[in-house]
Amino acid sequence: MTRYTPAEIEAKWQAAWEKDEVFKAVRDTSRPKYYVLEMFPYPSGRIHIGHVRNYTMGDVVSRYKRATGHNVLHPMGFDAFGMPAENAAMKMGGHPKDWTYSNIDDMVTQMKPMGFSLDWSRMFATCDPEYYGQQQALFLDFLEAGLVYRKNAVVNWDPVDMTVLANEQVIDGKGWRSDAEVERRELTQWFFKISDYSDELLSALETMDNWPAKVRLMQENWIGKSRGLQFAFSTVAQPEDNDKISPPEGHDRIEVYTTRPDTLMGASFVGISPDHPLAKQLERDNPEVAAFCAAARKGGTTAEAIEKADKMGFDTGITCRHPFDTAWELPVYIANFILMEYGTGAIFGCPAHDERDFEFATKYGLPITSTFLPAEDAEEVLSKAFVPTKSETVYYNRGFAGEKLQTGADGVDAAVDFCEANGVGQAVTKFRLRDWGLSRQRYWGCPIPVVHCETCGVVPEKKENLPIQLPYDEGGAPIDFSIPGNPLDRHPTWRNVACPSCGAPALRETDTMDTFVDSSWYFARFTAPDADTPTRMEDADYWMNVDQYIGGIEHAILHLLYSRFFARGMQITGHLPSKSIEPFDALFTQGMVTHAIYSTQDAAGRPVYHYPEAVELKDGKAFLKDGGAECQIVPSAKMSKSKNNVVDPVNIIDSYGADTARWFVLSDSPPERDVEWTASGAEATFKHLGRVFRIVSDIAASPPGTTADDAELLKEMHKAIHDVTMGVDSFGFNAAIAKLYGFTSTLAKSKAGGDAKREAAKTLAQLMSPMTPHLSEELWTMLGQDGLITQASWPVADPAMMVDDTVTMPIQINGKRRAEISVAKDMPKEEVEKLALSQDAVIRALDGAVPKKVIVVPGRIVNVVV
RNA sequence: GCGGGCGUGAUGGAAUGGUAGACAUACCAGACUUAAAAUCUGGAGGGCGUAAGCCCGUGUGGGUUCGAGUCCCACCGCCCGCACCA
Repeated sequence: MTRYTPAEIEAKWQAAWEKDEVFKAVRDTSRPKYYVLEMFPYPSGRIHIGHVRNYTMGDVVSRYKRATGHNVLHPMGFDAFGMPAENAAMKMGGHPKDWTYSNIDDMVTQMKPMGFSLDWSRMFATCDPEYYGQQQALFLDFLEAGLVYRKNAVVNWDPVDMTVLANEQVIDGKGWRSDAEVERRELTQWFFKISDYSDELLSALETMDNWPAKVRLMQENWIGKSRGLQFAFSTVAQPEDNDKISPPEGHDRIEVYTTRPDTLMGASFVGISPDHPLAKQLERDNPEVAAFCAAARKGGTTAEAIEKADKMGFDTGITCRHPFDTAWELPVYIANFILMEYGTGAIFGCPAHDERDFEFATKYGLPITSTFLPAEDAEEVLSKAFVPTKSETVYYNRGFAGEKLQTGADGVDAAVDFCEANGVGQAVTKFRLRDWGLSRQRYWGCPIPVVHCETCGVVPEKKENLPIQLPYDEGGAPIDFSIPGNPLDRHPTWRNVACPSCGAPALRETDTMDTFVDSSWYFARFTAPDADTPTRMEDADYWMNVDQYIGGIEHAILHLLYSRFFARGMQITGHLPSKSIEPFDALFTQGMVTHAIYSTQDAAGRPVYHYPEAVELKDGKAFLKDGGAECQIVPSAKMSKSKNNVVDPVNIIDSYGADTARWFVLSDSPPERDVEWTASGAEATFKHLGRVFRIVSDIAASPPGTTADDAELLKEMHKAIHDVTMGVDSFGFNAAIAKLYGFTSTLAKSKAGGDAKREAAKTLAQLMSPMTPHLSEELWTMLGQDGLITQASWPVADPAMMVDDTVTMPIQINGKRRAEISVAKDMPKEEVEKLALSQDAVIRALDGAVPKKVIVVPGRIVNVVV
């Protein structure tokens, strides 16, 4: 008998698959297509065990669909632009391009031995000019269709690195790399008009039944639809001798938006953003205001930075009139907590019913008036804001003393209607979702294909000039990435071009695109990676949509929302068929692979982390192999280089082979949950695969024949087909694997004849093949089957073969199990009842009591009620 | 603060409202072996009992049901997302 040697087996079958190009996807309208895609990796240089789990899941689906007659597209590529490449160049010298492509080579080399059923011929990286050139073409089409525009926007600006930072890159108000205080700066940037699609992106979520509810909810919250009232306060022109200030010209109204018009009579001030046009006007006129606005703008725009910031206000001296009581004047404050980007950049402050306004009013001594109490109690001192539900009864205390406004279920709706009816503002729907700023002041990204001409303005590049390639050198010399700022900006020649419109000397745009643009349409490009347009319609029409998309929950909002927007844009610009308005039919978000952290403490009490190989496990405790000191164990932690708990798939393949790694990452936990990598688990998987190998090779060598046990084995086989198919079909991989363990034991112990055993072994190999394709091919050959198991049809369970003739039924008395009987499956209820009541244990437990009722659930249970 | 999810043996986890703990790890015992490894067989939620068996048991407390890990209500704990969003 030969031994299970994964290194030999895996290389052999991978070569066989490659030779026959079994995973090459070719358009074939005679077969149903199936497009399975895993979120493509960033080329960091190393494959992570988390990648292995992600791609294994996709591979199981891919192989299963192929076996059930589908024409499968299963591609792989690299999300290759982005800051890490530039950071590597800054730190270690070299060029982002060389770093990236060398990493891609390394990662492909690491991925290939996993035996994924990928069509490698379709591979691309987003930094390939062939890809980003098409992305530039898309950009131009989007521009023409009005889906992209330029505007001023407030951004996080790092004054040392001289670049815009994403919110995630701002830590404690400081640049993550430079440690410099981040400024809020207004810059002219390119934006995608995603907010135009807010309502549609929101309502379509309801139809996306095969997406996790959690992701749909997260997107719903992110889009953030709200209904409210928009209305204007009129500002008050003051007489000369007044200590109040008249509003500057052109500012006789302040528009505000509110979702709580039912609290309008509790207003005590009007607040405007430091970026509000009125604030800016005052800033120009008054240095005091300018100083305040500058201070208020300081600090990042991250949630964290905002949370820590104190409420700051500046009384402008301007007042405005309450719309329901023109004698009632409210002071106008500039306040740091009001965002210009949301609503109108101005609010009415209602301290009694808003925590934030309460804090502000307390600090600046503004009145706090409840609108939810009868007029005589309204001035009652509140210790904190009372935030009413949206259907509470509303009293309009001032001007409408004691009058109950609310009539229907929703006080807000009633208030909106009331205000509209009285000529105060109109109902407005607002969204939290803002337009997607795509400009980045970085080198390693897709150049934005426009030219700035002194006479023509912003001119789109001509399509025949695409791709606009990134320069590799800087006027013959290597680009110096250690200088802060964008190398494209200071490049001696790259910027200089002829205006595509008038031909005069002009300057190329030096901003590049956010890398999320790259990943917003790569799934469409995979349908025709060689096309000389972004997509080729006949291929897109055949392969789209992605039938199953698999990736991490961390992309629940940005990537998945941007892609949904892009699919719409690509449809409008004729690059995707109309059915692809939602590009991902089904989405699955998988959990992480975690690993225990082992640590001891040094003399100063700081933790010292140890590699798993340096630790010996005994009775659930961990001891250092060197010295024997006991370690602290943190189970199930996210893998992190600094904690020394990273598992390298390459090492696992070397020790156990790819099939072991594939089986293990699917086996222990449900795929949506985290799975903990354990050495003992990997070892056990390897042993199990070795056992399967032995069992099947024994069976292959056994003589033919039949025995009385054949039927029983075949029944178990059909049950296994049924259960494993169900599991694989519904992302129940762990359950499918549990069933396969059970079926393997059944097969090993069966006394069935050689023929039945061979049949069962063949089926076992097939059922395992999506998870352990190499081993399965070997078993297939061992059992004398022709061709590749990879190309064999999936076994079909015969329901007639799975039926048990007799069933074991527990008998309960008042819900407690007291006995069990074995009966024919189709025994009539009355007979089952009679038999149950005649059992010794039942008679004993009843102790002479007469049953009130006997419930018989055929094939399941008998419950006797006393 | 708002929104969502989850609590089951030592551990990861199974259970269309119908025998809770499948399967796996760790553990224990036995076989084989001079021995170890490998392999094979078996055990195992807790308590009482020689045993048959009985009692308890899915975070806590209630409820619905012949029957609840599963459905409903309240509470406790943990995890995730969002957040000066007007």
